[in-house]
This record gives sequence, C-alpha cells and structure tokens, in this order.
Amino acid sequence: MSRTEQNGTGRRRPPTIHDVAREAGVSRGTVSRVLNGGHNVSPSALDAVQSAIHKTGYTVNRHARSLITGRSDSVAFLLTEPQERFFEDPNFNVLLRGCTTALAAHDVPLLLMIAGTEAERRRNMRYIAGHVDGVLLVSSHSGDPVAAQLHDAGVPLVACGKPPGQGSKVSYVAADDLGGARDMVRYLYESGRRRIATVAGPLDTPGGVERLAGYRATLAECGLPYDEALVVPGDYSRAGGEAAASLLLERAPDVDAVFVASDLMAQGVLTALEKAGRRVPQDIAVGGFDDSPAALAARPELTTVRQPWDRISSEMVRVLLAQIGGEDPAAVILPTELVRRDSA
Amino acid sequence: MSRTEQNGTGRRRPPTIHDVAREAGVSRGTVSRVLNGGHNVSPSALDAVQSAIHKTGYTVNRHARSLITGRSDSVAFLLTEPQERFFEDPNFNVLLRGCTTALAAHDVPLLLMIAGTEAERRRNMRYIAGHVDGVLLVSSHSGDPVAAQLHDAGVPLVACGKPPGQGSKVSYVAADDLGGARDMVRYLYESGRRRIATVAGPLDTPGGVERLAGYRATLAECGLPYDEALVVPGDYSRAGGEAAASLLLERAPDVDAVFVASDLMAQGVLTALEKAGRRVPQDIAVGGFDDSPAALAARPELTTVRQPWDRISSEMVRVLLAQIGGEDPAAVILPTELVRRDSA
DNA sequence: CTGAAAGCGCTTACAG
DNA sequence: CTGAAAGCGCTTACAG
Repeated sequence: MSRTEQNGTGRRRPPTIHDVAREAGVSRGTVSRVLNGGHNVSPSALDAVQSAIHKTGYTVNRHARSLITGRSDSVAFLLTEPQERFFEDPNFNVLLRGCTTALAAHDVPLLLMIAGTEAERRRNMRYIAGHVDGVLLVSSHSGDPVAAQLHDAGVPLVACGKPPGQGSKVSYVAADDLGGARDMVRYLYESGRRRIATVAGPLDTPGGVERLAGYRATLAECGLPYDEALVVPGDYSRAGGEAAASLLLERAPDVDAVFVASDLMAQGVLTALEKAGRRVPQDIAVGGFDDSPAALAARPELTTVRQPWDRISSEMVRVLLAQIGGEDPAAVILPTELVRRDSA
Repeated sequence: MSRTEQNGTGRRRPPTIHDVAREAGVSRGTVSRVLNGGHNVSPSALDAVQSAIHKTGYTVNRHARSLITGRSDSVAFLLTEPQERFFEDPNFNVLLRGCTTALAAHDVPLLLMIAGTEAERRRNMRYIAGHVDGVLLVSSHSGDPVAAQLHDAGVPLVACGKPPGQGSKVSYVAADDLGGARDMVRYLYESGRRRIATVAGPLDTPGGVERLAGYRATLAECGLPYDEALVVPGDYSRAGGEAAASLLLERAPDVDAVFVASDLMAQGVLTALEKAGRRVPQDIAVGGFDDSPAALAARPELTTVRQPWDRISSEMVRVLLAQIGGEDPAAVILPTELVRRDSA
C-alpha cells in the first residue's frame, strides 16, 4: 500500500516532509528550512521544494513541530464571567469574533475556555500551562485572581481592560473610558441639560471607575455641582439599569439627562423611563456606552460612546503575538467616538 | 541544571514520562500503560506510578501523544453564519457555552472557527483535516456545502439541526420542531384564538420548514382553514419579525394570534404590534420559539417553546465523541416544552 | 505483568 | 548552501 492510498479508516495518510524531500530531490532538512522562512536555501532548491509541496499537497504536522519547538501555535480565549452576562451582553460576541478572525489571519487557532465556576477555572489553568502559547483574558472582577496566576506562571497574557491591581506587569487593551465619558457628558451639557445623572458601572471594574471619573470631572469642568443623588451604581445588566433608573427618578425627579455606563443598562433605563411616563429625549436625554448591538435595538436608538471593538480585538491579538515572540508587555488605550442617534 | 529547575525563559521544564518512571522505579512503558487505562499493570506498579505522577506534577505532553496516535484530542466548533446573526441571536451563545462545557468534562478543548466568508471557509476546511478529530457544525443555509465536504473528507461531524440534503449520512441533533410548533398552535387554539397567523422561519432551513409544517398540521387538526394571508416568511432577525408583523396586520387586520418561529423575531413582532396600538395578549396573542434570553427580555415576556439547549449541546458532544471513537452516525431528536408567560 | 526498542514527523545544531 | 544525525515525549507491538 503506497503512502497516499486509502488506509482502512477511510482517511488518507497525509504526506510528510519525507515525501516532499523525495519529490524535490533534496534532504528533509532543506524542506524544513523552506518551511521555516527559506533562509540558507538556494533559489533552485527553494523552487523544487515549493513545487513538491504543491504537488504532494503537503501541510505541516503541527504536533511534530510543537513537540520539538515547545510551542503549540495556538492561543486561548479565556472568559471568566458568570453565565448570564455572557448570554446577555453582545460585547462578548463582538470581541470573540474579532479575536478569532484576527488570529485566523496568522493561522493561529483559538481555544475557547469558559470559567464560570471555580472548578472550571482550575481545570482551565491546568490546561493552559504547557498547551497554549498565550491567553486573551476577558474578565472584569476585581477579585479574579486569574490574571495574577497566569502572570506568575509566566504565560504570555493580554487582558481586555486593565486587570485590577496588576500594575503595569500585565498587558492590556482598553478603550479610553474616561475620555469617552467626558465626551458624552459634555455633549449632554452642550445640548442644554443641567441635571445630568449617571448610572455607573460596577465600581470594582476599571471601566466602571473610569467612566464615573470622566462624568465627575466633566461636571466640574462645566461648572455643574456634583450631587450624590444623581449617581446610581449599576451592574452592566439590563435589569440593573431599569432598577437604577427607578431609584434615580425617586431621588431626583427633576433629572433631565442620564449618562449610562453601558448600552445594555441604558436599555433598562429606557424601559423604566417609559413606565414612568418620561419621554426620551424630550424630557430626559439618555446616553449609553459601548455602541453594542443593543444600542440599535433600543427604542429610541441610543446615542452612545463607541468602543472600537474591532481595533480592541486586533490589538489584543497583535500584542499577544508580539509577547509570545519575546516582546515586553504593553498597555494600549484606544480612542472612543461619540455616536449621535435619537436618545440624546 | 536539573530537569525541574528554571530555565532561561522563566518557564520550568515540565516533567516527562521519564521522570515519572525514574521516580516510580518502573519503565516508561509501564507509566504509559497507567496513563492509558492501567491495563496489564500490577496493583503495586499502578500505585507507584500514580504517586510518582502526583509527586512530580506530571501531565501528558499532548503533542507527543498526538504525534503517535494520530489524534489531536480536540474538536472544532464551526460556525458558518453571517456576522450579524451571530451577534444578535443569543441561541449561539447558549450552544457555544454548552458545547464548551460538555467537552471540558472530557478534557477536550474546543477550537472556535468562524466562517463568514468564502475565504474563511476554505481556510477552516484546510485546517480541520488533520488538526482536529471532529467538528460540531452550526450552519443553517441550505446552500452551505460544508457538511457535505466534511463528510466526504471523512471527518467525524455532527450538525446542530438537520443539514439540508444530507440524507442520514450526517449525524445531527435537533429539537422536535414540528412537535413544538404543534404544542404552541394548539395552545393558542385552546385559549380561544381562531385567526392564528404565523411568522415563519427561513424556508431553506429545516427548522423553518418543520415549524411551518407543525403550524399547518395543527390548524387542520383543529378544523381551522389554512389561509395564505396568515403566513408571512421571516429571516430569524428582530427587524425581519417587525416587518413581517406590519405586513401581516395589513393583510389580515382581524388576526388574533401569531405563532412566531423564533423569539428574536417575536421581539420584532411585539414592537410592530405596539406601534399599531394592538395590545398583547388581549388583542393579539404572541407565541415565540426557542426560549432564548430574548424571551425574557421581551415586553411582555414571551410565551414560547423551549428548545432544550443544554441537552442539545451535550448530545452533540456525546454523539461526536462516539463517532470519533468509531461508532456510526446518528440523529437525535429532543422534545420541546411549552413555556407559558405573558404574551399568550 | 513488564522492559527494551522502534518509530511518529518534525527542527536544528553540526560539519562540511 | 546542504545533508546526516540527534532528539523532542510519547505509544505500542514484541519478546519474555
């Protein structure tokens, strides 16, 4: 039975470097050199090998390569979020798809790992060390030890958003939360609003903190007083936004604008305002954050702050691959953009 | 430098089967036998190896194992949907998470592959053959050739929903779409509705066809006439549902119930009915399909047909792993359940 | 039940 | 620029 014939299982035995070498009339070492950049290979040998590769349909056996290089040429996308948030929040999809696509361009497969429970987290950590070249980490809890653990284990890592309490040892990519919040609040001010409230994100997440800081700083810049009654914390969920808005209307019935720290919460805010009989934007202007699919699904469509998800995911991938290649960690902050629609 | 000391890169050199064998005082072959089920190993050797594994912190090098076994011990989750649907439809998240978790229980990593374009599809197909033991396929287009291609390439495969035109050669797991539609339509009938319309799914998808068939059959069983004016096709998107409902109100203003083939479309239907000033469920009852997170986000909350996503994903994984292990393809149909909430 | 040995497909000094 | 050779960490007949 020749090497390329059917074997018993119905799968063909794929060609190896040896088949290519024989076909090209060179040694296996030369074929390998061609595969790895073509350095120290004569033009004629290069040519012969390339057409032999084409003719045989050869593709490298990654297991054999990984065994010797010690690299897996794959990357994990590790999500440490409770189940509900992953299902509800469209931002994760955008990010996951962006990273998958950006990695595919480098021929690097993405292993999806989800750690909703402590047991899953341990299992994933065990797998990561030694099976994956690096990790794209999506996690927002300040209590989450996974960034520190991965860093300590020497695993190349880039987080989406600044991991709390990691100083600058860990790479991350984030939008300019503070600047985005500032743009929105200034926009509300310039459209004549003077009682501007905010539904904040969780204050144990860097994004939540920064957006609130941007709100507060801009109020000061505009000469508006900071009124604690106008600040309500949220949890990035739709239901949380609705509850926050109800509370807000109770505490400050004269509010004329709300900056909401996420589009999903803003959807909840819209629901609460509608129930309360307040018109948006006539009575109360509502500004969101993210420009996620939720912004377009909302009624009215949300004026919001766009996070550049495509760039966030491609930068995460770029920084991670660089780090796997030996570069030092880096933090990347990307600008946001105010998107005007109907809610403010 | 001993084998377990730091090397230059800050990573430790992980223990190998050789370290375990030395520690346990047996040969590497015996260690390997323990690793692969412990057959033909004496109790005392088993014991020595197990504690040596524990002591050294040994984990198998999957690359070395794969090189020799020819298996990768990994599985691809291949999504061939246009970008928008993946972002909008929460069903994908539920399925993706379910499969990830079910595979994790078998220590099998999931490679996420997304093929939105023809180029991505080709790249993924090239990667799959030889790098992955099997594929979980999520794709609904009747024109999609990927199921046939994978099958022809001899790659173990299980689809979510019956792949169009594949006979019974390809394994799949699906909900009982026809039965679910029947339950809903019968429920609407029994609550007194007599002008029951439907917003159907795409008719080039098996789910769309089956749910429509269930609608039609139940009408007949209830002695209601089949009126083409009451049947509007949709595309599983929210916007499509809204458009369909507008059209429906125009064609049949006396409609008193709508069975909508997906929750996301049902959200759009609710929006259109609200705009038209129709109360739900008083004037018009609305029944959805999926029991996705969209059903709970809708106002009023949707009465719908639950697809058992947890079981669908775990069955997909079970059937795929069985097939990788040599079993024949199989089709699995899972029962649905009517979930009563506020919209009908 | 066990060990010695071959070999999976590749990369990489090494010597020329 | 090139080939011969060692070796990555494992599994699996084979002989005992």
